[in-house]
Amino acid sequence: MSKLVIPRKAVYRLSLYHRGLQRLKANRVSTVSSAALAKAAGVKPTQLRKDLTYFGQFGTRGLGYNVDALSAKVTEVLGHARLQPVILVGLGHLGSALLRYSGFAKEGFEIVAAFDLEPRNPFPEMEINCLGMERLKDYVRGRDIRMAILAVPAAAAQEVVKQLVEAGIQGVLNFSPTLLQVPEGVVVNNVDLAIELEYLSYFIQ
Amino acid sequence: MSKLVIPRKAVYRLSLYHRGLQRLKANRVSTVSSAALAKAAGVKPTQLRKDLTYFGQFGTRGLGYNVDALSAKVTEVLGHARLQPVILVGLGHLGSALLRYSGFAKEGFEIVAAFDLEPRNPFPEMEINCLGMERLKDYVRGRDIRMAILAVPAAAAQEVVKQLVEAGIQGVLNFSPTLLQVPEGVVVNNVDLAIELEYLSYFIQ
DNA sequence: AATTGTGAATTGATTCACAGCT
DNA sequence: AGCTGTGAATCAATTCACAATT
Repeated sequence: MSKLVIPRKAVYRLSLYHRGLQRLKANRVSTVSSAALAKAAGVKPTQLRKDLTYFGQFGTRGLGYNVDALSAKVTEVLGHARLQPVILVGLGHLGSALLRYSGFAKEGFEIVAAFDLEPRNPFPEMEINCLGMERLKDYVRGRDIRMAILAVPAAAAQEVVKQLVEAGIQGVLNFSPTLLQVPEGVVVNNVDLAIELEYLSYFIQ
Repeated sequence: MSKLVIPRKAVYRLSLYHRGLQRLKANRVSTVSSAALAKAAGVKPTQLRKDLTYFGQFGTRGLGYNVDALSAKVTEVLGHARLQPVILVGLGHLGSALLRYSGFAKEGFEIVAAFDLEPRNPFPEMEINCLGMERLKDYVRGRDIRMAILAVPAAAAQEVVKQLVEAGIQGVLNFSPTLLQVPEGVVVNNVDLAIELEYLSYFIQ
């Protein structure tokens, strides 16, 4: 099966549609128009329809889309029918907050363990595995974990990502304001909070 | 003075260049080439040069850019020569973490107060003003604060943003997974953590 | 009548290729 | 010789306009 080419930005929006579809499913809505779903995602109807054409045709003209069918297809395209395990590295303020953030679970991700140099479990009520960095490699290798959330200080980020890659991690969601060097085949997605704030500030002058 | 048109994405990168320039300044580097600065920001040299042309010419051919001069200009274009005051709304896990996140300060933003329904100060050591929502309007109006970081539960986000707008806030950095309705002239920048993770996961199949 | 699907047109962003300075 | 500045070319994403289908 050859991977279809879906524009990067369309992939991003697919996640938004996915979220909208889940909500519709929960509310037992069986059919939705491109106009309605697009509105929920904050995009134009034509854009949604165009986005869907990158991997097929799912609607009924005059009627709209079957929520269950479209939802299943989007889930498949996004490639996480199953719950995806993720590890978190760095248990400072931000890392701790991310660990307790329920939004990841809602989208089908589970933080299965957290790592830090000083791995005391800050939330005994949470039954999360808080481990030392020295156990990272074994843990990741043994469980075929592919994704990591990185929330360590900027100065440590490059060294830690090296360890992650050696352990077999293929995707890193990086919260440290650092440009990470990674080998071919490893994907990094940066979330740079200060830059987002600066970007915002530009548009309110 | 008419505002120049700078492509959205170029503005985002400008913040990255700004960060790189600050570091160079701190290290007493007086001159930098587009190649070096672009590398630090993770972009191509031509892209950096093109980005700069949107608001002028600052380099010396054969030599490079004067760090101080370019830094001053980028600061001016980004529009925050002064420290920008920001308020934070929502003191749950994520909000608390953001409050203590030092990265904002490094880029010239100061969180001057935090608001919540139950405003006990979670960090007495921090000398931050933690106030009840009922005091939001007076606080913001009295100090000409324009930006807010929103980290409240999704269910509350729309109601809270309404209050922010009434108080005079013009820019919102929104961490709740919600599409906010705001009037013309108010800018929202969404940071959707779960979607970022999902986006990442797509590229590691 | 309503709504999808999609080529064509448009808009936006990036990269190239090289002229122009120091 | 080295590096910037930029028009032209390319590539990517969005929107339009409307035919096709139920």
